[in-house]
Amino acid sequence: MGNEQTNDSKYRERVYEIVREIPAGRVMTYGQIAEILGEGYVPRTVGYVMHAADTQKIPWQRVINSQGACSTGKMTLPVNLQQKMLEDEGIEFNEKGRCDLKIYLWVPKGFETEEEYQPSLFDD
DNA sequence: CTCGTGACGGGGG
DNA sequence: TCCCCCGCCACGA
Repeated sequence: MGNEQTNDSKYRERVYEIVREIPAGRVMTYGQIAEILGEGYVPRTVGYVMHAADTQKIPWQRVINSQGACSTGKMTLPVNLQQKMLEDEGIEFNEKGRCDLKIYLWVPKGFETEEEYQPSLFDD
């Protein structure tokens, strides 16, 4: 049991664990993940962790910012790649590069906020 | 040890 | 609605 080994990566692993549970056609925000993990997790660090994510095994594209847009901008990856991948999953983006979180935001089981649920939000 | 950076978020004008 | 500023914490030099 004391086999603690360098579980520092455990910090990142908790983030990845949640990201892997996001189904296709849905998205989560950095702030939402940080709030679920709590304990020192903040949007900033969640974004930093995603930066180091293994794009080969993690659906990184399903994590966007609270504005419903991709924060990737122009990194090492081709521009619009993240948005393009999400559109391929059925998510629609407007001309501003933003999608409707009220429709696509994924909430893990057990973290629903029914009390904060406001039908009026669907008012066009 | 300190300093700067960064896939962010929220508030104010 | 957009633009700007500040805070937040992990991590490398």
